[in-house]
Amino acid sequence: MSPTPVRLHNSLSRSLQTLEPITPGRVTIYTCGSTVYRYAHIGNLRTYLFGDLLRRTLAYLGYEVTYVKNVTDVGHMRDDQTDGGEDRMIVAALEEGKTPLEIAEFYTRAWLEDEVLINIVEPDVLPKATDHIGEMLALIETLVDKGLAYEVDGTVYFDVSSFPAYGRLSGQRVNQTRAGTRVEVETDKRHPADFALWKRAEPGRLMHWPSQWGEGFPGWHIECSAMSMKYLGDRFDIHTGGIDLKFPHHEDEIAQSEGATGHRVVNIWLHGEFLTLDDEKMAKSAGNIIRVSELPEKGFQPLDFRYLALTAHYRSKLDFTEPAMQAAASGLRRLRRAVAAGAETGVDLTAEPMAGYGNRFRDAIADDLGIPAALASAHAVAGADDLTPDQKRALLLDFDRVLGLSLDSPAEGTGIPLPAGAAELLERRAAARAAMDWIEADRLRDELAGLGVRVRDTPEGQVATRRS
RNA sequence: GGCGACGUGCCCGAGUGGCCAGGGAGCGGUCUGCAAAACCGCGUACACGGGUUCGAGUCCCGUCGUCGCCUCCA
Repeated sequence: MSPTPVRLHNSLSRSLQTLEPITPGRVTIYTCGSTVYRYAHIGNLRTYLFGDLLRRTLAYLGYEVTYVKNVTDVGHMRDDQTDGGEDRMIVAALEEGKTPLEIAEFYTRAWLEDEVLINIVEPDVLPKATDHIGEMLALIETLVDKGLAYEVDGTVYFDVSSFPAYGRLSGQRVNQTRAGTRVEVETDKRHPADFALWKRAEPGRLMHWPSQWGEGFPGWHIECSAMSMKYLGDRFDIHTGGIDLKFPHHEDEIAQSEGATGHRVVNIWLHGEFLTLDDEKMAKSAGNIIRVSELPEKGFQPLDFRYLALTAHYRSKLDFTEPAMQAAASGLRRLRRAVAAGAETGVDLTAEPMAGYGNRFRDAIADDLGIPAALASAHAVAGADDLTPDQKRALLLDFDRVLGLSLDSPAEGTGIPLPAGAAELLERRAAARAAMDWIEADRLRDELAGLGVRVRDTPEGQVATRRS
């Protein structure tokens, strides 16, 4: 069966277009990953969630997906400085004698652990920048040979004027931007918009590598050109990243890759919008970051956050608030209850009325990743009056291949042990209920509530769940 | 200064000219010892001002407001 056609919003053309894979039936995707010298926060994670939803959607629709997500582990620390607001933890680690690579490994692990908590499927390839210095140097050499880059005193710059298409992605015109408003202009450049492919390592620089231009380290953008083409070839289907990477990062990446190959490399560029907190971008510098691992202490499960992210389209900003998270947690619980109410049976999803619901879901995700609409279709299933509980379960678990909400896990209180003493109170309450001593039963329920345990009475008896 | 996005009901958020999100919260009801859950029902929107059209939340112009990028930010 051939894959379902998908429409996506290409940042390059600023319009929806139908995905036409370079190799029919196969899709190659590259996502700009995290910088691993600090913890990833839920704003960062929203973007990786978007990439996860993209690859899950394409796989669901019948494509064979190759997904590459890189790790930016080229650090720019020096052993004699802490300027520029370097993370205190970085400074402390350096003082302890840790190497930049060890620090990067620590934060890489933390990032990937957070991704696991929100059911992000690991990529097929997770390349690290520091493992690809050779590929970067080869690419830079090609650019120099082609006359698209020039070297000044150990630093190599890309010559923007040699690449007419520069600015096509971002709409920026080179002579209108405010280069050097904050950072002092590097006067070696021929043009302020020229950007570094390779930088000379000054004394004190901790990470540096030998090159034909002397000891140095790569510019930020070249790593993605080198790694994406190494693993996906010099023509691949989709490149994703956060909206903030559009300029200059992706603009520069296009200039490098297309300059070196002489042809288009990426067919579709996809950019995800920000997660905000009080309508402000979540960023370390703004001091408003939240990590996935901090959600439980706020009374939420990590997957509540995944649900929240699914309620907004990837090209829309999403504001993270307490009430929004409460709503997300409630919505997720509703879907899980619907799944739990059904049993595992051989439901034929291609038969009506299941196929109708399946088509609605499929149409939603195939239309520029309409996950919010797809989520609505999941709720339509949960509340449908023409489906049996078993059919609902089968449909929702099928949808969950894309949604990734672990809908088959217990509806609440997931694996959280009950506090000490709760078991005894529950036993006493069961006895009170058997004796129809309602006053004592209600008193014990209040007492349990004081311990953070909620009790529900069902035909099968009491069900205790942990929730504040 | 340049580039870009956005303003939808109590909240979050879909909306691709005519019909429609969805979730949460609230209110009323059914059911259950009570509560919870589930189910049924109810309400409140398209920032503002013009325009195009038989018809505008959706298209065009303007105003106001918010946010992002131009800083090795997702």
